[in-house]
Amino acid sequence: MPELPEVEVVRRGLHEHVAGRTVAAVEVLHPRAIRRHLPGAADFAVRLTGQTLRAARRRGKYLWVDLSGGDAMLAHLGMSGQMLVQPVGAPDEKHLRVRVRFADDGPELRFVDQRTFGGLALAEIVEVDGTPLPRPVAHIARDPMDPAFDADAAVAALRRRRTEVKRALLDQTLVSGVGNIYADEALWRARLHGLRATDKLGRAKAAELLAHAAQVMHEALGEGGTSFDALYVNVNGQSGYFDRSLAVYGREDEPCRRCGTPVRREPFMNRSSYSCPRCQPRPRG
DNA sequence: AGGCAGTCCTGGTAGC
DNA sequence: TGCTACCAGGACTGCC
Repeated sequence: MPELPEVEVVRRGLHEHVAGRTVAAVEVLHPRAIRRHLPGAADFAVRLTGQTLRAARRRGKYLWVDLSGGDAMLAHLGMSGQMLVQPVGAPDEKHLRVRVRFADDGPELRFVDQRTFGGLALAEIVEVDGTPLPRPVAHIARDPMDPAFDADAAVAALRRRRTEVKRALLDQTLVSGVGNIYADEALWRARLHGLRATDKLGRAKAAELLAHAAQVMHEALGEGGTSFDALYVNVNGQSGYFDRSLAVYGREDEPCRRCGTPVRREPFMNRSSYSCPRCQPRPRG
């Protein structure tokens, strides 16, 4: 499941392989993949054609490519989305949703997505807090890797919430980029149970938690950034090149790496949370 | 207005 | 073997 580090790997790959190239043709093979582009698939294709792609950018789990015309091509990978750069004529992937061909007849850009939670759209750029953002991203908070990320402000925002700490970590309007995997990893490092109340969390503990979230994502990026083929811009939840370093996520009944207690799995928001019963005691009540 | 349940989607797997 | 049920989960929608 692509979270911030995986999306950053894709951003770097896009920047390297498509920046500076001009779009010659766009083919939308599945309408759901451009459902966030309200004017529809035909409009998406027409407006993207002829544009030159500029810098690839990211905030949290959203990424986009600036267009010569001033707008941006926005992408969210959802759960299973991939951006592939493939030679023209390479066989279509089973879940190929959008194909972008370039005027230089070089490798084409493909958006492939099995579960179609992700998608592409064209969006207007607006300025938020001094930073240009595609309009659909305007409400997304800065992520911990943003040079302008304000840790003190994020801690304050987190503690203002009246909810459970894991819910808050996953709230992209507080801090962006953290998904279920890195939330569980950060909570384990901070020795906090995800059901702890945010408004009863001390300032120092909240700051520690956010620092752990930033650190675990940074480490994952260090692993993922070196493991993808230069000609194959790819992030794939199933490939799991970050799995080796996970302490709790997906490790039910396996020993906690700190104390050896079997890791537990608990239902959480129609999915799962993983934690150590000893290091992360469940709050009372 | 903030919090939160419900919804979208498909491949893999467990269970019968 | 072949069916059904369930699980993965990010982010938006709409309700309270």
